[in-house]
Amino acid sequence: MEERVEISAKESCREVIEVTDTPERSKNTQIAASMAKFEDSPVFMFLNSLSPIMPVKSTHITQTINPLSFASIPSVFTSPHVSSLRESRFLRRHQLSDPSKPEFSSDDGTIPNASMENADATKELDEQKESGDGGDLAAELSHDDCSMFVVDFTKDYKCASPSSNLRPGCSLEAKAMTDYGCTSSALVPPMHEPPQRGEANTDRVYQNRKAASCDWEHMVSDTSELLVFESPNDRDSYIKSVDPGTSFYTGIKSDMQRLQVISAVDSGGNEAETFSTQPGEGDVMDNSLISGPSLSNSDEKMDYEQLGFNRGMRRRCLVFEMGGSRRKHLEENPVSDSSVWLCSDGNMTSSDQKLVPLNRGNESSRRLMPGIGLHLNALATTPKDSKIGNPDSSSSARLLIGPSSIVNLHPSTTNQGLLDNILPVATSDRDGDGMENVGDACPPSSYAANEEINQSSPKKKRRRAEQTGEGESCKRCNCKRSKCLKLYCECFAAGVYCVEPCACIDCFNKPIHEDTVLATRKQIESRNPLAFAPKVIRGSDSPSEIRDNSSKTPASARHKRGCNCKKSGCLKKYCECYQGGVGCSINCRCEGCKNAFGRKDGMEAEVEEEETQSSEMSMSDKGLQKIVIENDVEQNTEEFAPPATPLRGGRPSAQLPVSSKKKPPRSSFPSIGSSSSTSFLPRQGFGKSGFFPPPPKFDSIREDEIPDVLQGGGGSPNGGVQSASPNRKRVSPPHNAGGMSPGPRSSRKLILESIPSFPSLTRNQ
DNA sequence: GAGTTTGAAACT
DNA sequence: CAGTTTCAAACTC
Repeated sequence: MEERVEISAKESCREVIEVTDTPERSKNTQIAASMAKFEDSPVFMFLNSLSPIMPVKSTHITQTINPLSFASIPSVFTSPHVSSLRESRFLRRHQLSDPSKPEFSSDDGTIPNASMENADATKELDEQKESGDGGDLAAELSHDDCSMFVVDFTKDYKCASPSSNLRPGCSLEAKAMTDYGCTSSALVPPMHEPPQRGEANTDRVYQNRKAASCDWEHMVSDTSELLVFESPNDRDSYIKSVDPGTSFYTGIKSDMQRLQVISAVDSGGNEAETFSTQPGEGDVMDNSLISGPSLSNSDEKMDYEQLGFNRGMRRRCLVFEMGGSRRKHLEENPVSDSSVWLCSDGNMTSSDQKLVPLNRGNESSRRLMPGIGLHLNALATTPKDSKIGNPDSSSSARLLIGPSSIVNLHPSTTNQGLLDNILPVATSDRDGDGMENVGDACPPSSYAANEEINQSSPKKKRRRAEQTGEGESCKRCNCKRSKCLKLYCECFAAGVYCVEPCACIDCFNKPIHEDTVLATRKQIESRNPLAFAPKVIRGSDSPSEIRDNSSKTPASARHKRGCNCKKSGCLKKYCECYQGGVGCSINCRCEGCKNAFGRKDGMEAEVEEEETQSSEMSMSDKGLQKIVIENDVEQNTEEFAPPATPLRGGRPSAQLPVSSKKKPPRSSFPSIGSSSSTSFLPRQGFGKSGFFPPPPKFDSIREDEIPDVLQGGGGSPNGGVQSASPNRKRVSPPHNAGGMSPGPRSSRKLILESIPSFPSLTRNQ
């Protein structure tokens, strides 16, 4: 036994040493030879003394990792970031970016080849980075209860050329943040930890951390594939196991500082995000990450295309933390930052821009910004156009972290389905409206968005948007008296800042008023924790989850609170149920309900099929919410077109039986379906009658996916506290946690344990 | 595009 | 907690 161990150790040693130049390590003869040499060497002895090395399986780990096998994933997300996230819930709007214009690129403009395709390579890179950056990050993680490292497979790292920007003097941490945080976010440092480094850019570093933390979620999402390293040893072994031929391991050690990170976010062939620090630039994050435009070059463009943009994959993120940090930064440095925001079209926008752009798939930059905190509602609007069927939509995914927050997921590649299912997010809507955003939301660089301008012709803009079909994807409000700080405001309600296309007057729902917005939001949430929660919940098929009549039908999706329609017969968009594309339920107090999606009395047309998807969400007692992202292949497929809107993406509800083609006369329907292909067409019911309800406007989320908190009142009479009347606030405490029965599902689930979105519910962290 | 209707949100 | 007011979207003309 002992001998065996020794041999293993030797083997390990050999691997470490040879890793660089001899990928082939399987040969016994070589082993024997090398062993003989090393056995007596001091180095060997030293290595041998290092107990943890467990070479035995190391070599194959990489290849064999099965995402599914990580049952313990949840533990990974201990929600180190909770606090920060909490604040960041309010999202900045994303903007679409033109896929053709890469926002981020490496300095040299090169992009890893086939980055998307090669998940393994990505892994290796990640690993290497981790190992290289090592210490600090690991330590930090441990401190934060992040005991595990998560590797985002979707991301590719690229070894920077000598020209890489990282300054040698930069601390590893800073580098790590830069590298990981923004792009690939393999490691997430504690967000709450204030900058301690003496470096001039500590702030930025800190911000980067935030960003990184956000990415943390990204990582999760990305994949369906996660690697969790419990200990450094594991990582090491993993590294060793990685293809030795790559020589990364050694390369990293030797040239760690040169690493330039390129994250091919969508490793699966999805768009890749690449971003790198700019040469010689100390502040990597703000400038390089956010201002993608400067980075772009022809090469990049090509790369992006190669990476999968062509496929239409795109990702969108809400800029949250970054937004906040950025905002601060802007405030501090209005001038310098002014041009930072990128429009989807690649134009720079003034700092004042309401939205933080960066939605387009190509926009890796968004990734930089943590998507957490995006309110589901934000996604709600559906894009209209959505280039349906556009693969793009799939590329980005968002995780719901809490009732109100969402984590952006990077599509990982292979699991587009997951992404699609999970969060079709804004992507598609962006597409649709993305175009719009590009124009509207992202004014030319010279243009500074301002209210005055916005106010100029609110309706006009809106109409235009609607007519163009772009509109819904992006929330646009027309508030005149609420200052966009009340739920009356769609933007605010959706958790996004107002943008240029908004026609609001005296708007405070802008990044520059972030504090006010957050405060107001908190206030509202204090009143009604579910105020910002998705209004529509898609019922689960699981028998155990059927709670009321409405849920029994295929159209199990339902409005959380129910409507109170008196005159519209629930046949107009005045009705939130109808608007949300769901049938009325017992929760509704409507009169003369004729909801095409399903009447309160149970006459509802059966519209949806939700069987395939599954997702669960559980909350911890302390309010931590675990989000389960389910990667459901089926959804990805035709049946479920990715939700057009960002929110939608998040919400599978997109599955509403609406066909994009059958949109109501008013394009205003947000369209989930629009973005998607006809796949949304109902299989039953409407199809017969020829009536297709409009796509849901509201964000919907699968019931499973919803935090228990939200579900509490939800459509289940049985379940938690339910408000008797629509007017009642549903504040029911989480119940049933863990009670959800997943039911048979083919999909893979990721459970993200994250920050509680509702302050009131949040206790720890 | 102006005006009306509607029902959610907010307020009392 | 019911009733009322406010609000902005949805809708109509």
